Amino acid sequence: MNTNFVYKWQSQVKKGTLAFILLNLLKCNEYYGYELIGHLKAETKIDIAEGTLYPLLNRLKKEGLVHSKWVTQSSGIPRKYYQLTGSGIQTLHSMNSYWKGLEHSIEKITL
Amino acid sequence: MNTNFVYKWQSQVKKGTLAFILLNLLKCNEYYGYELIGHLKAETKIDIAEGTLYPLLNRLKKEGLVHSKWVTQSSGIPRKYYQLTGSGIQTLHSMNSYWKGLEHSIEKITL
DNA sequence: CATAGTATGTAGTAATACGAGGTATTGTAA
DNA sequence: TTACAATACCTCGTATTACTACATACTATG
Repeated sequence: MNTNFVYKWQSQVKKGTLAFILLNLLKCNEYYGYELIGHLKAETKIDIAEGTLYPLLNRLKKEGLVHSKWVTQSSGIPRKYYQLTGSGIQTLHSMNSYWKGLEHSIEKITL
Repeated sequence: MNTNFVYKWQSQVKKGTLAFILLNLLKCNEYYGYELIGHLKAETKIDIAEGTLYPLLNRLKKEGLVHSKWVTQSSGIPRKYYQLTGSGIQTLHSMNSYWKGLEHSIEKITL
């Protein structure tokens, strides 16, 4: 069994699924970046570094899927909260439908 | 809705899932490259270019997950058939278990 | 005053899908 | 005969993206 291949493969699987998961998380609530890392680990056991998350959030923002707002606190560093835009919601619907199809196809094959 | 983002996203999703799907297909039968493209489209509606498939098959071979054999025909170009190795089967088991977990996590979130 | 935790971000590297192109054989329609 | 599509293999350059390591700044604790 090629353990190193599996390790690299899991990293490749994240390309695509990470954005998909983040958008789905932001569908229900708004989160700030650092909070998302903990949430992601709790919900999916996927551990990502800050250097992975922040560029991803900026891409999603640049693509108009999310928008952000700074929220200052009485104490501590200001937080940048992200939430889905209208375009983000519609785009997510399209992604969800593609994912369902893929999931179904893979289920057929893996049996 | 950001159609271009969805298009690029689908390409990213393939990074990882493609190798996973191919290995699962080869679990049951042996196939040659060109045949796999048609099979993939029929089973999963995923359309991949030859420039994607052949390098991928070579990677899987280099990693020891598959091995290949040339089969000459009475007429036509020889075909290179691929099949899983022992290491490939065990590696695929590990990948299947990771995928199940991911699928389950995403299912929770997308509800 | 040093360290850990919170919170943001950037730069460089490795991995991979894709498009465009190349080679060769075979069957078919103009 | 000639042209073309289909079969069947392949390579190269580009764009995208996760990861590691680093940088910055505020707060609380020992």
